[in-house]
Amino acid sequence: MDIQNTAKTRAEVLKEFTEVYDARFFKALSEPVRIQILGYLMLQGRSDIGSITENMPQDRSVISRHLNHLQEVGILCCEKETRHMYYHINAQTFVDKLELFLTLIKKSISVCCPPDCCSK
Amino acid sequence: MDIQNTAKTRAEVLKEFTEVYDARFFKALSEPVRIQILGYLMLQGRSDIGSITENMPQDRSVISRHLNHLQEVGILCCEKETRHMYYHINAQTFVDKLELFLTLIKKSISVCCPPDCCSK
DNA sequence: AATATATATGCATAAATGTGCACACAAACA
DNA sequence: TGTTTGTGTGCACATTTATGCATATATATT
Repeated sequence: MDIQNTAKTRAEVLKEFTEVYDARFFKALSEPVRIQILGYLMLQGRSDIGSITENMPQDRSVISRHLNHLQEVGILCCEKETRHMYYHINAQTFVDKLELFLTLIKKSISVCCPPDCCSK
Repeated sequence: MDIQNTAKTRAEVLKEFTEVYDARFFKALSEPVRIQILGYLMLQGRSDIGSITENMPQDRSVISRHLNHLQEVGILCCEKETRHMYYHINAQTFVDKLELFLTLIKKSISVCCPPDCCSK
């Protein structure tokens, strides 16, 4: 029963992993400019597009699109106030997504990888 | 002292975050084909390039490069055995990197973001 | 030694993505 | 109402990245 169950578990865990996986989420985190924006929001907290752009070499439209991307994948959220668009880190969703991914990775790895496999 | 210390902490945490951040790591995770390869290794465990390629539509050379990318950022490791190159998940490094990133994100967020900021 | 097998790499090409300009739109202000 | 301010979007362009073919290299097999 062991091999059979293990194989089943692997397939099930992989299925869950595949369903949860969102390429755009990691794509959002793979762009240095977007990480700089994230860093700015960590330092300054809730800010509007103009303030963020003042601290970046890129064009306002570029920053606007990056912010939109980060919002679409749940890393930021935004509220329109008068004529300003304020962005801030969506802490709950951001951390939840990372933790879920990490949990599934750990589950998957525990059934497929021997410990101390890469000793060097 | 509170504001002063908080500001200092933010800058320090951000510095650590920036130093640790590796765009190539997240770029590796942002490509669906690489995730499929990762999924295959989760299911099958240690495999050589030929076996992996048999289960993917892409050319052998493409898979080879993806595997190399995943290895360079610490997600996989490889050993040459006879004339086969075997790859497997570098569980320790992979999980460590994700956990470190998550820890730094949590630290940063805790000093910049109000709880329940995105209620919707 | 000649051949077959497994992988790596140079190269060209196609697709995806980042960038900035010009302009549209919407809201505040005079 | 006309003007200023803040942001979104269409477009063209440059860069990056993924892809596959052809070929090189290295190892096993005969």
